[in-house]
Amino acid sequence: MVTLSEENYLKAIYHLGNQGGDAVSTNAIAELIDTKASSVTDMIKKLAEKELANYIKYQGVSLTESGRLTAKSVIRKHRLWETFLVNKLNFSWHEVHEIAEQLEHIKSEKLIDKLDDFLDYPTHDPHGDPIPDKLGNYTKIKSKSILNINTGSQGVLISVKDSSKAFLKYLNKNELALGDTIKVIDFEPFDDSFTIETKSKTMTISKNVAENLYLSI
Amino acid sequence: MVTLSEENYLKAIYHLGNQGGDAVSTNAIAELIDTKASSVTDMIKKLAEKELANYIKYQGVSLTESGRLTAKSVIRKHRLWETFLVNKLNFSWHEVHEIAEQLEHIKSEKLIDKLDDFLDYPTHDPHGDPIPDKLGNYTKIKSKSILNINTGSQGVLISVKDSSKAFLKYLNKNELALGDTIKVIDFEPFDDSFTIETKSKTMTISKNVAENLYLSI
DNA sequence: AATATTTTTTAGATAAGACTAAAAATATTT
DNA sequence: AAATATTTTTAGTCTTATCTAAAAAATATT
Repeated sequence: MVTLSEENYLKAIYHLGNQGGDAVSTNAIAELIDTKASSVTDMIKKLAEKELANYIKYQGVSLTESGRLTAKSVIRKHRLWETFLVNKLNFSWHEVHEIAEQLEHIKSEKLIDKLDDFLDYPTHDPHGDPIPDKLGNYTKIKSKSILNINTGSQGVLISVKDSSKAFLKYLNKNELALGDTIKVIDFEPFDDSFTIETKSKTMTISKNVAENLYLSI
Repeated sequence: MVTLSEENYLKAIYHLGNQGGDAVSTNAIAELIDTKASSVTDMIKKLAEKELANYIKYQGVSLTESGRLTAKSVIRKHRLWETFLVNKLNFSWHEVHEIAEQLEHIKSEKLIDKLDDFLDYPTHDPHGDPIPDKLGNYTKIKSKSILNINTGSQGVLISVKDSSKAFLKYLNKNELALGDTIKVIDFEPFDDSFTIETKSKTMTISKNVAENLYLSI
């Protein structure tokens, strides 16, 4: 039995460690989940005890195969619930994260299977992130941040890296949504801003925004 | 902020104490939620501290208005989620209780409002129990246990008192469902059994079953 | 009314998960 | 390479919710 807290740590290690494979530092985990490093050390020991993580003192943690599967299962639940909230309950994409953080810990295999079916087996959540299947497999659509796209090229906005409320609200305000076709018109070296063109308008975005928008390639 | 555990105690007191109004004994709570009496005493003190319950040593607990509202809000969530699981995810009514026990503690007012809307403002859950509205109000359909219905009378099965898996499975096996019209044909004093008639068949039920079936009157 | 039984409370302990402060190990500077 | 700074771990404390065992109060029985 994996506790709620353990699930959150597994998720953090997975996200920080390049799918859980690379070793992650204690401090990085502490910062991500907003706790103290000493609490992280305690929990890491417990995860290692349960063979969910590999841990060598002073050298960071990585996930075992079992830990990785558990992490992916939690992420699967999180993304399915977000999809439910947006597609069925008409939440806006910036409102769903906190609620999904709670729902992802509900324990029932059958519930998730049925939810998956109810939603018609979605492959991506409302932020464009891939939803792992029952076995933990998923396919990431090939994409590049606008930061790394040549002027003159275009693509479909398929995901956003930053899923914070502030950023999603910015996108809503500026009528940018997943699925939009975006063309990169110009790059201004002075302030690293980009000019982009959508069906409806042309606008300038900061470097900060550009690096968080991923276009299909 | 009310914790998950506190919510469970409030629910227990509400159910045991005639809508939370009557004083409830420590032992009764302990038995219902499967803990020790000493744990109950501890928690009751905390609830009284938070002005969710009225407590006088050795004389049981009752809920304050605030405690009662919180209890009803948890019950509302529980029953809405059960309705969701059965009506939207196609769960059978005997499978949903444990899952709803978890879902009822998810904290988001907006989520419940939207769920309520998505389900078309149901007034009763899959077991026939009334769903309180946002303000805690609900209307109980007038009903009587088959135990107290005269031979020859009939009514619609509107709720079941026992919601245990075993009992619900028994009803499934015998094709008895909410909404069925049932006529009480005969009572056998020797073993307190009843003969009942539905559209499709005539059958005999034990006293134990009869007291758990409620017909509209 | 006195005794026995049951119920409830108190006192003290435990486990999970977090914290602070100090010690130990590793990294970075000079 | 020594000194300094940063990161990580340890040791000890706190809170929440539980438990056991014993004491106190209420109820039941003779």
